[in-house]
Amino acid sequence: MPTHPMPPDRDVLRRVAEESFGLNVLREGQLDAMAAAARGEDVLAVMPSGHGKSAVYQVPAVALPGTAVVISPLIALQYDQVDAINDDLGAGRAFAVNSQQRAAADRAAWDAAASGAAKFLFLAPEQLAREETLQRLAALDISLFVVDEAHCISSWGHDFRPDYLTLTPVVKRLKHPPVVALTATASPHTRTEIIDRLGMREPFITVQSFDRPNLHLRVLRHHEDRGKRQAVVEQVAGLGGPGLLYTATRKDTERYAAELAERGLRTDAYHAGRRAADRVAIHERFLDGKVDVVVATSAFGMGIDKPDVRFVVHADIPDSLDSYYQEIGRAGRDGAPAQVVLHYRSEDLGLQRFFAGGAPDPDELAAVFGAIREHGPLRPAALREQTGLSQRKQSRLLNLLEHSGSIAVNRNGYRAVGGADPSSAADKALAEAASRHRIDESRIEMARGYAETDHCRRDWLLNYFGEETDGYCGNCDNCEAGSEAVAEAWEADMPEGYEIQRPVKHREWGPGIVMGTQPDRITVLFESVGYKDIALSAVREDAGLLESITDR
DNA sequence: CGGCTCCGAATTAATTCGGAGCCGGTGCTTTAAT
Repeated sequence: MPTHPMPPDRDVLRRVAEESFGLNVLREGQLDAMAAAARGEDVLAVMPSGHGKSAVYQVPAVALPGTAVVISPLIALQYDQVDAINDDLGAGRAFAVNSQQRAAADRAAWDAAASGAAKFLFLAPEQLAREETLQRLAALDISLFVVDEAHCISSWGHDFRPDYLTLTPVVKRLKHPPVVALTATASPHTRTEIIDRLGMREPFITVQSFDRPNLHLRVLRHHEDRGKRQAVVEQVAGLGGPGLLYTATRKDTERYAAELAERGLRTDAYHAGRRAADRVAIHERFLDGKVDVVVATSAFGMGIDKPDVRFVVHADIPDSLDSYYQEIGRAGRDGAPAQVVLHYRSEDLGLQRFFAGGAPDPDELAAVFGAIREHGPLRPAALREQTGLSQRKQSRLLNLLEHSGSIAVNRNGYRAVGGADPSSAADKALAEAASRHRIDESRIEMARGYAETDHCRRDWLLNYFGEETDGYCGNCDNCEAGSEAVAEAWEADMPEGYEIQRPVKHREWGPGIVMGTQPDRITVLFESVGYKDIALSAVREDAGLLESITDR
C-alpha cells in the first residue's frame, strides 16, 4: 500500500473540493470516503446519481501526487468526464486512451501521464487486456485506481465484457494502488462481488440511502401480450412527457415509437443497433426537451442526467432489480413527483432466462486448462495462440477455471494449481458456471417477486438493496390498496431473529443473509444458491429449517 | 421461453388457425476493404 508521509486530511480535501471543483458543501459519506482514499485505503462508495459520486475520487486525486487511472465502461461517458474535469481544473489535466481516437491523441495522453501533468487517465477495461497498456501503466505514478460504474463487474463481467473480471491481476501488477469503486446501484450480493473481483483489502464502505420517495411505484399485470401492448401505448400517450419507455427488444422500441408517434407524441427509438450519430442526436434532443418519450432498450441510460423526467414505464420486466432500479432512477431527479410503472407478464421472464445464457463447452475448458498446464505461465495473448479461441470466450473460460481453483494468475500470467487433470478441471469449472447460473436465475426471481408481491413495492425494492423499511411507503399501488395498520400488524407478527441483514443458516442451502420479509415468507440470499423464498409457516413449524445466527 | 414470419389448410372466400424455423441485450477492440 503506498503510504504518503502526510496524507491530505479532511481540511485539505475540503479546500481542494472548493477551490478546484467549486464544491462548497460535502456530504459526510463523501468526505469520509475521500479521506480514506487519500490515506491509501480501498474505498467502495455506493451513492445515487447526483450525490457527488465523481467527487469521491476526483478530489483526493487532485490532492495526491501522481495520476488517477479511471476505468469507465463507455467511451462517451469518459469524454463527458474528461471535459468536465478540464473545465474545472484547466485544460490538459484529464485524458482518455482508446481505440476510437487517433494514435496521436493516445500518445499525448501517455506523455501527459508520464510527465505527471495528467491527473486523470480514462480507460475501458478492455484496454487492460493489452500488454502494452499494462507496461505503460506499470511505469506511472498511480495515485488511485478508480472503477466507475463498478456494478458492471457483476452485470457485464460474466459474459458480455469479461475483461471486467480480469481487473484483479491488473491491480496486483500495478502493486495495488488504492482502489476506489463507485456505483449507484448495488445489492449486497453485487457489493461483495465488486470487493472480491477487485481484490479490495478491508475497504472503507459508504452506502447512501436508495430510497427515492418521490417516485410512485406501480405494477400492472397482463395475461395477453396484445392487451399489454395496448395498455402500454394508452398509458404513455396519456402521460405525455418527458419520459422513458423501456422495452426488452430493439424491434419493440421501433414498434412502440411508431404507435406513440401516431398518437401525436414526439418519440424516438433508441437501441445499440442505431448509428452512433443518431444515438447522440436522440440523447441531445431528449435533454433539450425536443422529444417527449424515448423508447429504448437497456442501451439508453448511463450518463443521462435529465432532472425533469416525469415517468419511466417498462413494457417488459428487466433481468434484475439492479437493472430495474438503475432504469427507474432516471425519473424525478428534480425531486418532484414522478411515475414508475412496470407492465408485467410472467411470460416475459422467459426472454430474460434466454439472455442469462447457457453452459460453457467442457472440451474448450479442458483445452484451455491443458494448454496452461503444459506451457504455463501464460498471458492471455500467448494462450490464445495455443487455443485459437476468441478473446471474449477465452476470458470467460479462464475466469471460470480461476474461480473454481484450477488455475491462478500473477504478473507472469496463468498457471495450473492443485495438480488436476483437464477433465476434472473442466468439471469443476462447469460446476462454477452452474452456480453462477443459479444466481442469475435467483436475480430474475427477485424481479418476479417485486412484480408479484401484494405488499409494499418500495419495501421489496429497498430490502433487496439491504435497506430496512417499515413495510409501508404510502406511495405505491399496493400501499394505496391496503392500509398502514394492516402493514404494521404484519410486521409485528414476524418471528424474532429474521430481521433484514440477519445471518441465517438453512438446513439444505447453508449460510445466507435475510434480505426481505413478507407476511407469509422470508427471502434469503444464500451464498451457494442465490435468493430463495422460504414460507414462514415452514420456518415456524420446523425449528431447525432456518436457524437464526445470533452470535457476533 | 415466447413472439414473429411464413406457409398451407380450413372454411360463414378473406380471415383464422397451427406448425416449423428463427430470433432475441448491453460495448469494447481490431481488421480488412473501400
